[in-house]
Amino acid sequence: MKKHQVTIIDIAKKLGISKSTVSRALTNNPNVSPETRKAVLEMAKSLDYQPNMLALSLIRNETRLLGVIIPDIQKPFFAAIVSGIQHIAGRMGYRTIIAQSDESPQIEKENIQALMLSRVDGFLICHTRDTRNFDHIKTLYQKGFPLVSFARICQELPIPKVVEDDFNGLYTVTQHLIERGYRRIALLAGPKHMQASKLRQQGYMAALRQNGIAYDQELVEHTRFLPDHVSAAVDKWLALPEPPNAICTIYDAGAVQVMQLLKSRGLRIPEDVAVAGFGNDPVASLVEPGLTTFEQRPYEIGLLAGKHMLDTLKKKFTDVPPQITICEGKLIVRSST
Amino acid sequence: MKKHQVTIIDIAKKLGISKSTVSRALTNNPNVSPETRKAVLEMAKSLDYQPNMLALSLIRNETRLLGVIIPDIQKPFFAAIVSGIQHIAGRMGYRTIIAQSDESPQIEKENIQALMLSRVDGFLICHTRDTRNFDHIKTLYQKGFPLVSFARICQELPIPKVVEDDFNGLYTVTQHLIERGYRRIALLAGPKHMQASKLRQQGYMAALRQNGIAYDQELVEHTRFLPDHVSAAVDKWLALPEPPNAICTIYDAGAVQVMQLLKSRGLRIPEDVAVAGFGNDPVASLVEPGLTTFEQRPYEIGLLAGKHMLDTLKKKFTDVPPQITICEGKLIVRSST
DNA sequence: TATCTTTATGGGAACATTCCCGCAACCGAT
DNA sequence: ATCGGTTGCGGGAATGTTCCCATAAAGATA
Repeated sequence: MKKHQVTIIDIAKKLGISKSTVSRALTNNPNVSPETRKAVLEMAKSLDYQPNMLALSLIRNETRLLGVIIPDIQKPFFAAIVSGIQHIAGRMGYRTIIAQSDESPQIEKENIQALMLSRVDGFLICHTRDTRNFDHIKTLYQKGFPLVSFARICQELPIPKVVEDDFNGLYTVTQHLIERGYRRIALLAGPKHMQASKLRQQGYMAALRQNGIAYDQELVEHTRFLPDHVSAAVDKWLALPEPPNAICTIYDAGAVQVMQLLKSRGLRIPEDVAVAGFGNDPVASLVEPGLTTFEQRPYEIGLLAGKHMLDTLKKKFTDVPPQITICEGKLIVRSST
Repeated sequence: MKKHQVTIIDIAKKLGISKSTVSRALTNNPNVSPETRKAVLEMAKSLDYQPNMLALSLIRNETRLLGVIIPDIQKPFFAAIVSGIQHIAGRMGYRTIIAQSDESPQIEKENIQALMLSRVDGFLICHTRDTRNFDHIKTLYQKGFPLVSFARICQELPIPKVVEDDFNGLYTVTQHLIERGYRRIALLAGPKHMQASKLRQQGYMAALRQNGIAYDQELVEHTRFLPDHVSAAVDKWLALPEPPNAICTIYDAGAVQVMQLLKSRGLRIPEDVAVAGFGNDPVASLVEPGLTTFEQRPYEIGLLAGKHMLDTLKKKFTDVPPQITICEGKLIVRSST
């Protein structure tokens, strides 16, 4: 049973003064006599007064709440990003409401709608793997909501974006495989329309080109990050007349699955086939052999995205053209290559 | 730049009617003529009216926001719980604000304070491993906030609690080890004051007792879930005149670390030492050999905790006898035993 | 026709807070 | 003694919404 919350009017009545004076005393307004202030503060303490932020939010039209839209909090990558966002936002007095889209563009849209009604002060958004229509984001933009796009970004709007080191990541991984002597390198990519997937593939292709290795379309397979797609790709590659002797993927979970598939067929890693991933997920160091991968630092991505949001809210960068921030990573060599 | 939000007064002015009528039309109040309702609805649509929930929250003294206090969203266990809470709460129109304590009792306290000011409708709380003083929770309870305690629970209050199958989990794991012929079984436990740790240890001891195996205090080590504590424990055990031939832990991450330590000393698992965990974390199936463990279903814990909270919120004035709900699990046998 | 009920609407209070404005009282200076 | 300025405080508006009450017109019953 929730009790009546103590208000400044209660304090005012008890002391026989007006609510204006109580408000002044509580907000450190100079126009209050020291004695009155002391009395108010003591009364507030003894009644256990808690200011009602709702009333304040209504007046200021500001909730100090941030909406964070992610596909799935159970993926370590997103959990780390959320953690970064929360830590930097919390320091500035902002709370975050997390909403999961479960990789459904429809739910993504509904969540944004709901958070808009909750009057969050801004949105930090990572789209589903299938989001192709950005009308709901454009609506937010037109309404003037501060927006930050991260990881799976919306390119169609001039808003701050924070992404992984996509191109460089797969360029470096591929370069590393080539240096280790692998020549027939397959790539497990993501959805074709996804910017991150495109860039990673471009990094892969750039490394091949630079080393005079012909691009073989048969060695590149696109997935929607689903297990079935991965095994289909591996099946296809191993059935080729000249199968790959190295497989790199644009996400670690895929690489881990590739390793399991290869092992179940009795192939040795890296002697028969080398495997490399992208992300340096916690699993990468736990599987055997350890997975060579490109480290991305999702916690830092969260920090950067949060920083952009706070800057926007402070109106620091109103006229600065919104830029794309790349969160740099580095190659982590383990025994899978 | 954020624009002026359209209000019911704007609609009223445009149509030359009162805000009361607009409100009625929008809330499906029967006392509005069909023509007026139609006009209001159309005007609302054309002006892109969004109701201001802040004003409503102020009146109803209800935000439809839930506060979730967890130690660390990056732990898969907590991420899954959060996911469960969000899914069930979202279905009932509740949003959740997640706050991480980073295992600091002080931050836990501050977060609760902050969420109280944000006027959340209730709290779902999992304490830090070091929380021993529950005064901040008692304050919430006295103020009448609906509370649910999960995983690392507060026993000092008559509130709904959801926990893992602690006793039974370690009882089953230990029983399994004994059946496989292991007799000298060590236990890596948690902080002594933690209820979950106590119960799991009791399960372990019950299984030993039932099989006529003497309890050896040297084989039980308490940790604060920190890597250093784990290696110290393993060091101590291996230095014993008669070292254990099986090690079970009350958390999977500890078991994985134990496995790594054993392997680095050239010991084979399970031939030299068997290892078992608790939790069935994602890592359990990825390490080699696969980790035998007791499955706990954190997503279900989240669902149950959320359900308790929603029930409490629905029957605002009737106290439901607070019960402790055990989320049952089952043994998962892999090759580590 | 007179009275009673229904229907559609408007006006205001309420929620908790801040902020602007006005009004005394007091002080120092002319 | 009067003037201008400060100080401390109260009253009210404003934020956006719902809900209660009043009021008018319309319809129903005697």
